[in-house]
Amino acid sequence: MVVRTRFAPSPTGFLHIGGARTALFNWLYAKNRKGQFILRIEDTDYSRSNEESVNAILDGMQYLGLTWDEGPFFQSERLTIYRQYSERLVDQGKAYRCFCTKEELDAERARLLKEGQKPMYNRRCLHAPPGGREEHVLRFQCPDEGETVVEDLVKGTVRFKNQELDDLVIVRSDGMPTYNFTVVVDDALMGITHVIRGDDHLNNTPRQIQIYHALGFVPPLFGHVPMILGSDRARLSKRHGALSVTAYREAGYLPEAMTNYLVRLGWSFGDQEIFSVDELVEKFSTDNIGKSSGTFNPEKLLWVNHQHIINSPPERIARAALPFFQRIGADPSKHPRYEYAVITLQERSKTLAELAESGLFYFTEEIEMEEEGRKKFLKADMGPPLAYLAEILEDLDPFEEVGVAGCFEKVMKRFLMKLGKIAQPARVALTGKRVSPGIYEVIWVLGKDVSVGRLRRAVDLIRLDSENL
RNA sequence: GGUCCCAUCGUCUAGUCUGGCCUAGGACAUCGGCCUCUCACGCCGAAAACGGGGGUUCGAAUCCCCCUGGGAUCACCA
Repeated sequence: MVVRTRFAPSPTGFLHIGGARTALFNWLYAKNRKGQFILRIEDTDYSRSNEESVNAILDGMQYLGLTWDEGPFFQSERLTIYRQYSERLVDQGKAYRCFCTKEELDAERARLLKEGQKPMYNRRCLHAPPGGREEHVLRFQCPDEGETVVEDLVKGTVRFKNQELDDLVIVRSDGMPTYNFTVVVDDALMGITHVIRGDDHLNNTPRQIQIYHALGFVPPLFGHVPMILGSDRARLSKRHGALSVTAYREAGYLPEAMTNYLVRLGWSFGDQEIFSVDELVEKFSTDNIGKSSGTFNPEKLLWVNHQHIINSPPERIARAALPFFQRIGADPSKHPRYEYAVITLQERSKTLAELAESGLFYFTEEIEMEEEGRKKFLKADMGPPLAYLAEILEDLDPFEEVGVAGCFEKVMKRFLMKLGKIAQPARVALTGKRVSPGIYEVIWVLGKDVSVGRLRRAVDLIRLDSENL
């Protein structure tokens, strides 16, 4: 059997963390089983849907690399199909017109609630519809005996008594079909074999199964994955940090790190924490999806991103980091040793934004000098050693990292200094900061001219300072 | 409130199905230390959990029941 899964968001906002994870699970399952993944936009709620959201969702999926094999399909373009099926249900006596007004329904609901009963539709229009009214909805007539069983891929067997379910609206008074109806028609018609979605849908599943049966369709397999909660155990919201996946792209998170973290939140493979996308595809299964809800932990996501930055080939990181450099006014793309610079930055950068920030000194003409670093390390006695370092670096040929180390040896020997004593001032002179990659590699990446120039500028600075005293 | 789901370190989790190998393992974060030209990486170590109560059993984190707690859902939203 060819597996077909889908992601069916409603376009009422951007692609958020929870939706992305649902999409990811479906995508992984399809890929793992060599099946197809379908994208469908559920935009039957006209008043809440908008095109901007559609684009935002597509954008988020592209960032994560969740490619779809079919679609996107839009429910708003399939209205005649739904009409066909809803009319069939009416003809077969499985759905009926309901003329109750919203006010009547609300009042009835309030009355039942007040009397401590459950608010279910009383089927007035099934038995004795009020005459003289035009406006109506269509209700699906639920069986009121027996039970509907969901054999869930993650939750196991879940039973619902049919008498707990009331007759739900499948077509609104304006003729628009509702979610529980369209989702069934589409999943059936699109040949979806596995529906993996948030467990907030578990309660809808028995009614959907009934609609499948009423329509003569075979229900797919369902897998209801636990939701992601925020740090306060409440449903994830803006308060818990960025929600949109593209916000993480802007912040410098690698898509493979996002997918790694997201899938690992609720799914596990022994003790393994770091997975490539290919590994995920290979190892993913609904068997080891956890049953309990998880809490979104931005700090672990940051660590996962860090791991992926460290483990990626430098050329990949170099390419991914380029926009982040450009954003802060540098263009390292033409720099002969850009990739080598990236290597020196990888293990100390948790995000691409951070990487660009801390590597900016490699690619700017003028470096900004940290006041504290200058005060602490560029003192009068450092003038001669730095001047000497500049001098021997200038004579170094070939200009290679080992040779650079040798130059430091010479300075240490001549001035009887430990490496720490000379390295820190050199670091400030060359990078403007007290924190940087290893000093030899910094010098090598910077090249002879820039290194010597910056060292001499620092020497001048020191002289100026001492003259002013 | 009804219905449904869930319950192992602060967090993500392994172990639960197929009881004994669990004095409960890993990871993030935290705290100590090592390495060291700074920062990081890396390494070593510490602290940290089976929600409670009953059963079943020679033996329960694991099976059963109750309680408690958390979550979801009860729309002419999806």
